[in-house]
Amino acid sequence: MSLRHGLLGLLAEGPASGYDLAGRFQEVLGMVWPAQHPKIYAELGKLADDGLIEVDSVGARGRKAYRITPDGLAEVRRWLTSTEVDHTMRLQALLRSVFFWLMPPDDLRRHLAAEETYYRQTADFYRQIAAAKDRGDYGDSPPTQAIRIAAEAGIRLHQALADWAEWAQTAPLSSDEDSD
Amino acid sequence: MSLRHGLLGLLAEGPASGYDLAGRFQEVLGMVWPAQHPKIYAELGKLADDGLIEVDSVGARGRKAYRITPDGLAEVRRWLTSTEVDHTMRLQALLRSVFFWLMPPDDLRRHLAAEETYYRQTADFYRQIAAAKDRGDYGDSPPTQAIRIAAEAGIRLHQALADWAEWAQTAPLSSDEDSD
DNA sequence: CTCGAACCTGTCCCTAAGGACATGTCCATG
DNA sequence: CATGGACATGTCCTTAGGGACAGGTTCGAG
Repeated sequence: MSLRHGLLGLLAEGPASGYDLAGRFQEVLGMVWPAQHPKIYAELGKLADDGLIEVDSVGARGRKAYRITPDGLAEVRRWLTSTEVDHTMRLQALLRSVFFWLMPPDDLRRHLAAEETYYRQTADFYRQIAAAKDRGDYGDSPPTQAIRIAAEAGIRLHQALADWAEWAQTAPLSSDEDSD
Repeated sequence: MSLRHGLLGLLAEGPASGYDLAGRFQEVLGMVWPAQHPKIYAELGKLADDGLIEVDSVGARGRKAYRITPDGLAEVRRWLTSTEVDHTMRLQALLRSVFFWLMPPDDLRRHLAAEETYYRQTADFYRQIAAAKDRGDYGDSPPTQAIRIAAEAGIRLHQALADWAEWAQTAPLSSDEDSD
């Protein structure tokens, strides 16, 4: 139930509406934990039922901001420190790589080159976030420092994948193109 | 629908039963694409309905082996070469890192040290697979070569995460422990 | 004043994933 | 011969995720 705790974690920074949280998931967490608004609104309702968050204010345009409760803060801390990390890595790119031998060599080279470009660009995107944080563009509050650490992971992960895609282009792989 | 294509890809290597495929997903694909047997049996049924696979043989203990059809082989190749790669990276460890500022510093250090150990061990696990393939323990058929490439990604990804966890232990991060 | 864009909240439905439960076979060991 | 473990297939049910649909508000530009 990571979405639940992701929501609690974001609300620990301060009150926010479902709309705000959907935006934050899009920009900050979009690449590591996608979440669409239908799921977010539903989960906010459940969190409120469980007393982990409560309505902070109702503003213009029906805007309903939630605030984390002491129970909610305790719950997100319990999750962070007392639960096992789920190390599942569901990467479609890696699943595909197991079947590279089914691709015509030219298609595979093109594919790997495109992947390399994508990963380098994404690594650069995270580098820009990291540079902005290091310049102090967003202050240096604890949440900002944590995002800097997350961005570092984004950089290293995508850099590793870019280097892998480059390496794979040189790796020997006889195709099985003729066998159908 | 990656499970569907993962199944087709594995069946492209030769006939296999649902039980075999569950084992392959466990050992080969378990870390990049977990799949339990209930999902596998259900999906095999649908693939057979769609004519992408067919029953190859029925053996002892009710064993039912499937064989990929020409349509199925064409479909997995179409998936590999003509569909967009889904680059979604749903990593709980990264989601958690955004909330590191909520953890007491001592807990965080312990957590990062444990994570580092886990990632180093997992990287070593992939290194052993890669070394075995390089020694030729499994021959050098195209599918084996592809798994070697996938293992390389496993090594690089987990090594990057281990280095990140090590780096994060030295990164400055003031906690927000007192604020509840 | 009107109209479109951004703001804001939700429901509905389908598929994917995963844990629990159920069933039966074959074989080796004691 | 009995019994446990690996082999083998499946159902059921709940939750998670994601696309489509639906509706209402505020504000700024023309």
